Amino acid sequence: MNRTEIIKKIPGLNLKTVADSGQCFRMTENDPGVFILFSGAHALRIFQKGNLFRFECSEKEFAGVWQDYFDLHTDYRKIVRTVDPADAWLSDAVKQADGLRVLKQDFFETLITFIISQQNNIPRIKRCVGLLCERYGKRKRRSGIGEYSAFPEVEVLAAADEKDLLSCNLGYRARYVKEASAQIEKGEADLRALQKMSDAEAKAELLQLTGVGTKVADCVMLFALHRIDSFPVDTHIRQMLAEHYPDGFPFERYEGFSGILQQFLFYSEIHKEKKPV
DNA sequence: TGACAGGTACATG
DNA sequence: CATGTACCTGTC
Repeated sequence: MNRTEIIKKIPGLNLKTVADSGQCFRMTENDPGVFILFSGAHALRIFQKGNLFRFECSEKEFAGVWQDYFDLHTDYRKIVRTVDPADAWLSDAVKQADGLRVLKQDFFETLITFIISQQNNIPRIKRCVGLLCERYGKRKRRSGIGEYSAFPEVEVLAAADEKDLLSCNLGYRARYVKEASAQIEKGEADLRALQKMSDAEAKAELLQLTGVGTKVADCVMLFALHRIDSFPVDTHIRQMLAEHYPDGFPFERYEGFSGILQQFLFYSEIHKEKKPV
């Protein structure tokens, strides 16, 4: 169980901002600057001090999993520079959410967690997802982290008893979780197939799944398929757009990556109280 | 107490 | 296609 440690200097990554961004539900700061996160069956402990990161994993795992997960190939500073300086609202959001990235998360986990997210708040979503993993996920162990539960397999959730699922406090979403899992198991919205589709085709495919509407589909598109032109509109974003972009958000200016700006805007919305108006 | 939380399914005009 | 309502659960 010898794990190498990877030391990297990464400008433009702030793990705390990522952890508090609401796009992932299994990433926590255990001690100051020390983060533990899970994605699918993977687990990782990372240390951050300024621009310096220590990933507790092998070179192979870093290259095979986490480099993509954190989207380290994309230069976010370049995206930030495209922001219209005259757009004070967006400029401020981008400044406030400095170090935020759009993760490339596990497809099935993203689908299920965002089905759970509907009409729900972040602390409760995290609790539900945690319960789901404990109840249905494989037990695993990793040095530095200890025992943990992987995200449940498709077949397990598809076969789960709906009453059992309810014990994870899913409420009416339990049925959605089970049915969507069963659909995935049958080969609907197959990941490999989705990856070959256009944005519109992939989204249409996702919308076939029970419990998946426009908003959840856009989240899966953005956070799992990395279709960064997907711009999920939830109640926060809707209100923000109405208030600050009464004539419409300038999607044309940010075509091809507007979803990344959505994340900055969303972050600034859910951390509003700390933000000067 | 009732509205609301990162919506969606389902039923109507 | 636009609008309306019920829905688990927890919190303020």
